[in-house]
Amino acid sequence: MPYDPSAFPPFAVTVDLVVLTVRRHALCALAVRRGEPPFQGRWALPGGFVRADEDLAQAAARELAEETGLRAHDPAAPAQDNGAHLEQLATYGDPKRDPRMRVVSVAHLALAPDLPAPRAGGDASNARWAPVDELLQQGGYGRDGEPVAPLAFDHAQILADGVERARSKIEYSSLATAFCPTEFTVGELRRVYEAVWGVALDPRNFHRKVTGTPGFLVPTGGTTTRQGGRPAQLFRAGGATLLNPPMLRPEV
Amino acid sequence: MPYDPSAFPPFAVTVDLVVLTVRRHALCALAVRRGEPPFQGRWALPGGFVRADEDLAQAAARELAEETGLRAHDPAAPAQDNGAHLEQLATYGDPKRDPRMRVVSVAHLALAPDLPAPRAGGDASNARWAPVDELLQQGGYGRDGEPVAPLAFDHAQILADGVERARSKIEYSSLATAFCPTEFTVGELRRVYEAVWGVALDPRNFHRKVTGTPGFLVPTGGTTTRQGGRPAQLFRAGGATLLNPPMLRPEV
DNA sequence: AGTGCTTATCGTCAGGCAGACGACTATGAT
DNA sequence: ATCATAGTCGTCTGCCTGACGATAAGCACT
Repeated sequence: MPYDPSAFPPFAVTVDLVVLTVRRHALCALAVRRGEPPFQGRWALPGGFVRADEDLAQAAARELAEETGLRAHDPAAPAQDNGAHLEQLATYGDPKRDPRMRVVSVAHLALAPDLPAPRAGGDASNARWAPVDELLQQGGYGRDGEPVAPLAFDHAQILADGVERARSKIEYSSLATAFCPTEFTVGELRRVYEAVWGVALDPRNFHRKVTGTPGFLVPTGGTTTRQGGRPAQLFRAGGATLLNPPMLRPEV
Repeated sequence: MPYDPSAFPPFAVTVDLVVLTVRRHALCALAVRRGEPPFQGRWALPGGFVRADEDLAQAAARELAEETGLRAHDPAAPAQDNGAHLEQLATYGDPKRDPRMRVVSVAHLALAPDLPAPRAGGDASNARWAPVDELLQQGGYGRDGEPVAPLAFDHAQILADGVERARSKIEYSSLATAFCPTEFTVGELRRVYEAVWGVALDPRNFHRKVTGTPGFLVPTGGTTTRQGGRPAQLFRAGGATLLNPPMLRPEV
């Protein structure tokens, strides 16, 4: 059949971001409050339209920078540049997911170290880091006792998918270091795993495992006592991206 | 800012399919010959526009049925219904990936047992199963000595991503059974792993591993000699989807 | 200075699993 | 009958993990 521009329906394409970080021993996601209908006043994932001349990854990186100020870590870049990890997550295109029109959203997953307070267009009250447990619980009450409204659109599903991706990916990759500052201790890395998985890990076995995996951690020579207790060695992320054998998430 | 329908550029949204199967000990993908420009006469992945009222998964299932006659396996369905496995792979949206217009393609991955010859609109010469090695080699020569033109658009990248997804996913899931008929032997399943990974596996250790993993295989009671040699027990895929501990892909 | 608390780090031991590989079994082909 | 082919069961060894004891080195008290 010949090419016919009227043969396909027009879509709007957006990128939505699941930006995760670890704060106060809890896995948190960036949420923004919607200023207009639909879902006005509800919390949602940050995102926006893909521009006419933009690649999907570029659009996601632009949105990430606008919301958090983070540069995206170029996946091809070999060295640690302290940018956030950014990868495509999945695409959501239910015809009814946006009541206004047909929107296909390409969700991306970003992992970032603990950041200062977020800013969404300079208005702090419209953006916050919220524990993912709180964002995902349906019809419950938050820690402040206020009722929790579910996220706008299908963003609860997107967030759940992003969290699951992060939980599984730190098993077999060095991605957990994306939650840490440039230099970090073994204990800090362990607390990342504990927060993301929601479990307690044995400090001794964890130490043996991560220091024994070639290319995972590179000692910087320095030490720190910022966690209290005995001074701990500082490490930087090594070049390895795949962990073989993987970290094992405890059963049940 | 208020809602402005003119604030976003229109996109065309397509689904492209990476349909994999194992034929004659080789991992093969379904390719169709393009009948019109651009890339007229070149091989490409099957795919098409998403319709106005269709979900992405529905569109992918429809395209799969049109090209192969296969029903998609509902991911929520508990029992084996002999449908093909279908899952979303990734989304490709480079502004220049289609010279005609701005197209975002949501690629899907389908895994199917060995099928009779494909049919694309009834014309067999326009669709074929080709070994993925052949489709992915650049500027070489196929097994018949003819020069191999690379796949149309960015389909080589999409195919490579799909193959990599399949290779890694059969490690930690029971997905390799999707390449097998309803009833199959341990040796047939092993040949699937060998074809997808391109390695030789020890039959004895493989047998111990798959029969020892709870929920992976369910014996049907029957036996077959269709592979020659001693009769082999027939199995059906068990309910387990995640293998823990995983199958290990041999190093190097 | 000493005591106690905290975190980091090293070591030991037993159990489980994977790779290497020997041995035996049950068919069809010659 | 003999051979070739594939399937199935065992054994052994080394590695990794989970459980957990023991020691080290800071800080905050008194």
